[in-house]
Amino acid sequence: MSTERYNPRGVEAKWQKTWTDAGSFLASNSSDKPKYYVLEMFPYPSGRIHMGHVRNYTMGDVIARFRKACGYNVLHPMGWDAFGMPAENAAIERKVHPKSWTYENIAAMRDQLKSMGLAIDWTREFATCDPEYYGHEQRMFIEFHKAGLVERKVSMVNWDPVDQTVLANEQVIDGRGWRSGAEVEKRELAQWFLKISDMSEELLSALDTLTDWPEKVRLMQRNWIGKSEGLRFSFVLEDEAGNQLDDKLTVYTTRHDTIFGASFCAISADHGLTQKAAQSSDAVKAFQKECAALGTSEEAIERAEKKGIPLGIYARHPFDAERRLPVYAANFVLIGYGEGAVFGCPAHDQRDLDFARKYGLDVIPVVAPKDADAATLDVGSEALLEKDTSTVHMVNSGFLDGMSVEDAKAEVAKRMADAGIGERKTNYRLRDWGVSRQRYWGCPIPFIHCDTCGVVDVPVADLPVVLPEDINFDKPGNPLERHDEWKSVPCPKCGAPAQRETDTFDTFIDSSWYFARFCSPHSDQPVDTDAASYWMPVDQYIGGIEHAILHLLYSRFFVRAMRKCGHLDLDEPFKSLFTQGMVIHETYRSQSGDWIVPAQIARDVDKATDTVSGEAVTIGPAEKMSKSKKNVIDPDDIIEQYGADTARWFMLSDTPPERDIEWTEAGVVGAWRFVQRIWRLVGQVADDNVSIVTEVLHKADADNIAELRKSTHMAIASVGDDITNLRFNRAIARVYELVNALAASLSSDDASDELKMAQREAAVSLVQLFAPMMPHLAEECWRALGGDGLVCDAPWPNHDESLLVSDKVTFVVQINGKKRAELQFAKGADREMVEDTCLRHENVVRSLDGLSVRKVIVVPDKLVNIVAG
RNA sequence: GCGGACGUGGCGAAAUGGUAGACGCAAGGGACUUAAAAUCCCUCGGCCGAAAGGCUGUGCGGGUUCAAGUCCCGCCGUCCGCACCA
Repeated sequence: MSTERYNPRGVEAKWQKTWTDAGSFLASNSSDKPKYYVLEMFPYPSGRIHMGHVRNYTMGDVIARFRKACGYNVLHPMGWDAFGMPAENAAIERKVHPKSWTYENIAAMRDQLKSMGLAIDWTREFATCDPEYYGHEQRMFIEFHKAGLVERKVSMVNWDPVDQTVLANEQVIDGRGWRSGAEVEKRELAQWFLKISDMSEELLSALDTLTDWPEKVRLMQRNWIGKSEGLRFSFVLEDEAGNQLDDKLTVYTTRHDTIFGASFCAISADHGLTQKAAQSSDAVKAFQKECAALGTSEEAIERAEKKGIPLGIYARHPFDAERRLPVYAANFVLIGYGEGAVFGCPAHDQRDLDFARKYGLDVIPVVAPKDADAATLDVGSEALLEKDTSTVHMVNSGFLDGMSVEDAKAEVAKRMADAGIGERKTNYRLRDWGVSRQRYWGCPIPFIHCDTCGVVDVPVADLPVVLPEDINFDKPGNPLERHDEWKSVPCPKCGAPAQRETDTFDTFIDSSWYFARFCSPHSDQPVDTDAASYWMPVDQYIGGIEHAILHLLYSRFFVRAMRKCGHLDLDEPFKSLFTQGMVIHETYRSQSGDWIVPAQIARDVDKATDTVSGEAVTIGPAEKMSKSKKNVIDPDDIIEQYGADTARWFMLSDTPPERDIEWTEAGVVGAWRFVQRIWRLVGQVADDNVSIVTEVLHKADADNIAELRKSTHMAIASVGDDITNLRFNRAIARVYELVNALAASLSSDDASDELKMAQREAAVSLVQLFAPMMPHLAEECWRALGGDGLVCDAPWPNHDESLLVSDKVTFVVQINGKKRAELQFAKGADREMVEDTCLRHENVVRSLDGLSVRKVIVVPDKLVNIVAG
């Protein structure tokens, strides 16, 4: 074997082909081995992979290769989240068809991913825009509809009048469309909804079973579902003159204990009673308009002043005939939550207090510290919010006086229930999932609108409803709506001329079940139930935190819906979830303030220069790689220059996987040097021919061998453990240690054959340990060392526990907790002897001068602490 | 405002309550070389000391413990999520 530098070019492609030809990573749907399903969130085919992909897929790949070595039947698939707006934008801007744009991007990105050397079963690949895939999606949606999980209802949407489309809330910036800049209108549209809110409780409570998810993500989902337990009750209304009205006002509250502190009622500007009042009041009408303008804007405006307008009606206090509460339409009451109406208790709610101060309404404290005098309580500009309810009780509250908050709630709930005006009610913030999009590049919603039969689902035999390809984007809006030939179909029920639904699905639907499809990607059913019950759930799911709520929640809902329709027998899709950090990079700006790409920068220790202009540039902090700041490194360039192994190694080194990793040139070069170092060491070992003759070992060799074996087996023990727990940075540190140990061992001259054998064993283990991270280099080394077959097929090495323990242990000797000496003893040494020896150690004697020993703590085989004073 | 996470050398970071800084990067010194690259060796939290060794040190202030980066209480700071949810 030559001692040339390792050149990944050619070598990496060679091994990739070898793996493909050997079918090394094909997953079998039946096996005696235990199964392991590792999945990284599949990419959107934007055209090129970015460093975030490299990090994500490297992590998954390490797990896949490691689990395979550990004897698992591993499923590690790849696909494409291929529907979505960018394809349409490309069509509009560059006159390319969304379909060809998407599939060309997929082809390019597939090549890029393959150049990373990923252990993926490519035979399972699919794109969500494949009619075969989305046809199953259509079929399931029809089934969901029949199972009562789907609803068509009219709802308010953000409508962009220029682009002729619905916008998500995130796409509305300061009341304007993010793309067109046009003022967004509120519009009522009939849309399809998945009734995810029906599953609020289950989706919430099952979070407790997801113990292998980050607590942060579970918390975010909990907050998103937003359970609150309270009371819903109705007020009797009257007019100015005290005449009882027909209407009642129903409100929702979690603080019914404070009912005696109520001084007004506030209802949403969109509430039915506001609408009614608006019919006879221009002022109310104007107020409604004002609120509508605020509705979609930024948080700054949303935090605007509390405002309201009296409606001239009054709510009778349920427990005090003497009191009536003025009813206001108010800008801070949401129509979409609870009843869209509340009673205001200014003393104990900051919003209500702001409102009351503005309009001169009563502020009545009703919850007070037990030792306070109720008569002298005064509320300033801050509402009283007691966190510790054990120190307070009810005051100014009639029959509730003196009760605890909890007892008061119970009493109020009971009295209201008895009076038939209220009941306990649990509310959730989680809304139903609106899935209609007025878009072309998405899965057509499989329904037909017939004038006589209404909404009719497309017969299963006619699925998939395939997107027509002869469309154009000359005009704004959804091209499907203008495609009369495609739109016009006979009604499946009555045969009369009818129209297809032209909306397509939210792309979050596509990604809500792809993981199940991977189990049987060619099945004529959405999923093959046997295959799915074999592989699911995903054992390890890896992706960005940005999907903590929507994608993961929708997927959790979807598997439940699929279970209801008999496709899956599964509670949760993802057993263990890992959210990886971002890849960040410094930013560079020229003197004139323009962003400059890193490729164009010469970086010194403390300064950076633009290699094109020769100017010094300003170095900005490391931020997420983004096109706008141009701080992007192209994975292709890195792989071309250093090879995939170097890029992979860098991605895993140093920084824990959940944190943001800073990409630096120095770091990549360091990884590159390490690749070369391994290659040199392995070359050295491979070149050392071991003769058959056995020599007598000299002492130095014996120690060397013992040291090396210990290092090897310690590395084997910890690397596997670290990878299992996704502590890649620690696994890598352990590999470094082993390399250092091997290098130290190789530096001795005239090694005996035994030593050479030990070095060879160490090198072989080393190669196996880093093989999941740097698979190409590992194969090349494996072959150089004469290993059997492919290292990717080799079983993970076992460590020999007996080599890890030595018969001597080093004790730390402390005096009052401060280290004073180190002493070696035989393992399991007698306590008294240890204590005695320590007390006679010269450092200890010196430090104890003038002190008397009070106590000696001995931690066996570890530490002695002498307490003296 | 509510909720959560985090705070350790010049930097990325390690550390089942038991030797703080493993491992890597950067830096400095040296060897090899005509030279450079590559490689190898040494130093590397701060202060004192020739050394042995000592003092000090994990955001700040307290506490528990024989022993605290780690556990508890209170601050300060940074980051993230939600944000009029009644």
